[in-house]
Order: sequence, then structure tokens, then C-alpha cells
Amino acid sequence: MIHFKEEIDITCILSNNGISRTKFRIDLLKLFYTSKKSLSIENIFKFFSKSINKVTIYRALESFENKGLIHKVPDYNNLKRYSLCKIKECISGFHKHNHGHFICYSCDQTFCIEDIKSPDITNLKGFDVQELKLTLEGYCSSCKIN
Amino acid sequence: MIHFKEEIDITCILSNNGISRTKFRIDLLKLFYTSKKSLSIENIFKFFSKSINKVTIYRALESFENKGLIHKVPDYNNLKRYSLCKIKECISGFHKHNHGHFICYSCDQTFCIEDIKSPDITNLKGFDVQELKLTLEGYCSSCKIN
DNA sequence: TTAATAAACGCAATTAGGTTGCGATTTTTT
DNA sequence: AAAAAATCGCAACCTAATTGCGTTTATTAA
Repeated sequence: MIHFKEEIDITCILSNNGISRTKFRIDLLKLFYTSKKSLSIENIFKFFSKSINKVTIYRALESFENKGLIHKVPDYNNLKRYSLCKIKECISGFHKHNHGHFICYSCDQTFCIEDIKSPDITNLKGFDVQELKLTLEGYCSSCKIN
Repeated sequence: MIHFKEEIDITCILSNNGISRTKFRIDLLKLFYTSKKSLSIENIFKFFSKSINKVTIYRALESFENKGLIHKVPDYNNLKRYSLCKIKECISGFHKHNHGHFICYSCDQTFCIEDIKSPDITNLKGFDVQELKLTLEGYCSSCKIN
């Protein structure tokens, strides 16, 4: 069981989004709130000591994403990977993220970079631009050689 | 057999890069030179009327990429997809692309956008940024409603 | 609180994209 | 022309992800 210093009502968030408060889904959402990192299926699988069926993980993540609680982030190996949505604009069925993502070559971790906003390119001749994704790659603070 | 108006010596390019000039590889490289679009394995498979084994396609693409003739582009469904390298900086084992890519929601096509250069973000606190990828999404000129 | 309804779970099977091994064929080198 | 190297095609394999379905758990209605 995970505990917070400042209580965030996980069960309330789930209820408000029409998601059943099963032990696993409560703990999974808590995990996203406590983890500063993005999470892959494998990360989650290992966190729960492989006691949870992977299909269950896939379906919970799909549900969370559809409700706007988490969002997909790019992954170095093109695997499914998610981060908590910290923006209120993310609601059921719709995500709004204009932050960039950083992928570390060494630890394969993906970080959300709130600092950098994506450049504003809305009019590009011939194209109707709906979204803009900025992905940085390199070495994160833990992996780089100083 | 594909023909060019201005002769580009495909067989010469292959030879110079140490790639055997088989009928398939010659035609494949010609296809990349004539196609304005990026190509997925499925695109190529169908172009050759499914007469070429997919493993052969995978291996030819891997070879072309390693020699710097083509480069990977993002794909809407995370499939392998390639475009011709138009930059002389792309040589054996090394690619240098600072252009952006546009993915169409409707036709799933990926276009190289030479016009826009990726923003120059080399110093980001705590991170050692090696590469920057800019991907636009929306509707291309053929698919958008005017 | 209990019965009915809906959501979530676990298991097995399947799908899909991509990879590997290997013998046969084609190309290149000598 | 012979030997060496690269490419090809087939079958088998791998991994991530998806689907079907019967069971369990949670939510809603009575």
C-alpha cells in the first residue's frame, strides 16, 4: 500500500472518471502519482512483483488514458509507455500536451519536459497541422558523464 | 522497370556503397528515387505485387539505411517506414537529419518537411541533448478539407 | 441489504510486426 | 571460370499486444 504526505484522493479520482476502484487500479494510479518517471508495461509488471496479469495492466492503462488520467509518451523501443497527465485540459477522450519528451539512450527512460514548449507552427503551406511533438534524445542527469 | 527523365545511375550508387546490384535492390532504390512519399514494408510489398519475400525487403532496407541511402521516418502506427536521404551528410553508418516530419491522420502517410528546421535546444538543465525530433501531425494537402 | 447489472480480472489462444537460421541462388572478386 | 561473398526465400521463432470468454469483484437499483 502506497501512502502520500499530502493526501490525494485516488479513489475519488477513479470514481469521478467512472473507473471501478479495484485494489489493483487504485494502486496503479497511486504508482503514477508517486513515480516521477514514465512507466512501461514491464515497469508496472515488475512493480507488482509479476502478480498481476499483463492483460489486466494493458486494459487498466487503456482505461486511464481514455479518461485523460495518463498519456502515452514516446519510448526508445517503441513500446507502450505512459506518464501522468498533470494538465487539467486532459479530459475524457481528449489530451492536450504541448510539452516535450526526453528519451535517455542509456536507461531507456522517457521524461516529460515541462520547461520547453513546442514551437508554434500552425500554418505550414499545404498542411493542416493539428499537433506538434517534440522529442529530445540523449543522456539524462543520472546517466550522463559530467 | 522504372525509367528516369534525367538518368540517375542507380547501379552506380549501389556499387559505390558496396551493395550487390540484384534486380530487386536496383528496382527498390529506383522506387525510393521516384516516390515523393515515404515507404513502409507493406507499401513496398504491394508495389512488387507481393512477389518479393518480406524478409528480403527488411534486409534490403536495413542495408540501405546502414549505407546512408535512406532514413527511418516516424510512422503513425509505429511501423517501419523509410524515406530517401537527400543530404550528402548521410554516409555509411551515420545520418544527419534536422528536418521535421509530418504524419497525416487520414492517409497515414509520413512526409519529410525540409522547410522547418528543428529548434536548436542543445542545453537543457540536467540533460545532455544529442538529438531533437520534431513531428507534426494533422491532414496533408490531399486529405485536408479546403 | 440484497438482487441485478456492469466493470474488471485471469487464462488461453491469437494476431501482427519483425527477426533468425540455413540451404540455395546470384553477384562479385580473383 | 572458379572461389568467395552477398542476397534470396522459406520455415521457424520471438515479442508485444489483442481478443474471447468464463469467473470474480464492484456498482447500481430495488
